[in-house]
Amino acid sequence: MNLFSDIRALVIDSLNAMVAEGVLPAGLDMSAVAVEPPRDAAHGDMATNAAMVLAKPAGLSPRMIAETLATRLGADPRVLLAEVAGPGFLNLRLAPAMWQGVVNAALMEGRDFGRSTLGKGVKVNVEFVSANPTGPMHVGHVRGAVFGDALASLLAFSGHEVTREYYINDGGAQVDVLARSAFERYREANGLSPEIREGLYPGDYLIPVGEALKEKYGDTLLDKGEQYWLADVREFATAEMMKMIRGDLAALGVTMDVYSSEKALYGTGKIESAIKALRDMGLIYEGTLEAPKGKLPEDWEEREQTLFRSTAHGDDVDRPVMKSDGSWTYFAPDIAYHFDKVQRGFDLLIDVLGADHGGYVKRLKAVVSALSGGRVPLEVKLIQLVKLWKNGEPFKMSKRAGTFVTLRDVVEQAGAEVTRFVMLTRKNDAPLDFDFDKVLEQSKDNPVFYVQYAHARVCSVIRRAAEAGIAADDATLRAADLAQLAHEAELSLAKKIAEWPRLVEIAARGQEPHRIAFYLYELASDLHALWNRGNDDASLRFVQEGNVATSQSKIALARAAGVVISAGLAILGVTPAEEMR
RNA sequence: GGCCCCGUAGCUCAGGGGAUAGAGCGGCCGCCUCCUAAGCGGCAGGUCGCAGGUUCGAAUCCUGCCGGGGUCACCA
Repeated sequence: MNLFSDIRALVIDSLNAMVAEGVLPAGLDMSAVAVEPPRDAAHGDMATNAAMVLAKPAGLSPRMIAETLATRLGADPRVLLAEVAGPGFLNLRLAPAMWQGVVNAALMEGRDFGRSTLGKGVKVNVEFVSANPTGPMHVGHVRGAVFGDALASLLAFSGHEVTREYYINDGGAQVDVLARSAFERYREANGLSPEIREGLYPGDYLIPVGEALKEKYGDTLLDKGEQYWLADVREFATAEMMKMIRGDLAALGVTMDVYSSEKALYGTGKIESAIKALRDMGLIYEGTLEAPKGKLPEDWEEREQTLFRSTAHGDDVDRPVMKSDGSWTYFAPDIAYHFDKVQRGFDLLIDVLGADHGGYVKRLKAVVSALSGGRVPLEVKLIQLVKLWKNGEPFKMSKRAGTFVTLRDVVEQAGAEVTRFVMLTRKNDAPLDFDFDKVLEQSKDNPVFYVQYAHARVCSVIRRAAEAGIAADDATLRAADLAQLAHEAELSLAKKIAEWPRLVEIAARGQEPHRIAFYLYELASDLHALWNRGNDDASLRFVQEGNVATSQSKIALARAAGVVISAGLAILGVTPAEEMR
């Protein structure tokens, strides 16, 4: 149930009736007609811009349209009052029964309240994390992982068919480095001293890999040349790293549906056929690129390369797909990978990338545009950096100094759920401060705590009711008589609850899971406010000793708020708290 | 130099065509014989970076500047 879309439908019906009556001309475009909560509650419950939007195309004064519309809307039993205001706004005040209905709907639909069919029939692929399989995940990956996962949940909640996907970069030189690093640990496991040369991965996490290699190969590789063992060790170590990464993701509460391998694109003709598809469109050619303006790379030299004409699809310059030695650039398998995603029938591709990949966006969009014939949009969500704080100071990370923070460190110190919520309290393209002290603080400075506290209070009310002998299970609350839920303070909370389905749609359309977090904070704030009103005015307490029916209507309201908090937290991947400790 | 992102209260940030621009923190003043004060209410604080343009209406869209960050061909 979405009260805003219901009322918008009523407005559109009324406008159509006015067209039928000849008050408005036929053929008006009504797509810009909106029904929204006004900024100022004094203006009513909902406002529509219909008169102002239609005035010009209809050739009528906004005032005249608004007044005729107001008369019509005012006749509907759902509308208490419709009045024209300002330049032609139409402010609506709805009957209390509408808000009571929202409370009941939240209880009836439970965690499905707010679920929509917005994305019905739309297959979406969300590719995120895609960390190189060369070591454990670090903080830099965490935000992208949390964002991608929450976005996927949000889209699923709005009716999309969602696939969560991880692209394993196991095809480049970095996995050779991994193999060599693991080999040194293998030598170490065999009692030799490892030579972790400059450029190899020094991390301890490869020690067990070295031991596992010894387990598998004994000492048989020790005297062999690299060409003998590299491929096997690479495959073994990569698999071990992916095991570790899956474990890291699981610790964060993230589960992928599909893992795709870059390496699997090589030697299978996939890259060649993707490039051929582009070549057939005349988008591949041999040529030289102009030197970039401004600071030149020191070793710049003009050379002929195989290029993708990405400028034909909105890019600034064409991009090389093949190195001068004839091997593919990183871009080539990426072309094949995105081609593969298009061929798997997705209607929308989303890539979640670090902000440092900003320069890569246009060429990816160009590829997808070309290879899907413009059918499949690619959205790239760039994730800005996370700045860590500890003891009031920025926490510097350095791989060399060994002070880089792993995902496990963060999860162990802050907890997976707190981490998830805090990472989602900022939009993806804004930098985020993550303060280890703050996120664990139990106060309203800490949004996770604040929202959890609100939910715990709802649970507390229900426990209290039980102690007072008042039935307050969901089945009872669904049948509660909500007619007495009429106080302005109570309806105000119900109105916030009514916004939830609309908010979910807006968040899903904009692919902005942070809106969920902000909404939950506001909802929690409204609940805390009502709770405190109970301090001054005993009649506003949820539990009214000795008055079962009244208590149940008030508890139903609280429970409805709790249900929405649960639903919202579920999208963010956070479990609601039953009580605070 | 090109491209991308950002610029809103002292600080950290929401809002991204609609009415008098919001929240938290910080500052000041209040609220517990009462469901968790881990909370709530109020006050103070703004030329929404600047200048044009589009529009009935611009913090929001467009253009150009200014400031900050990112990124820029045989790395992935």
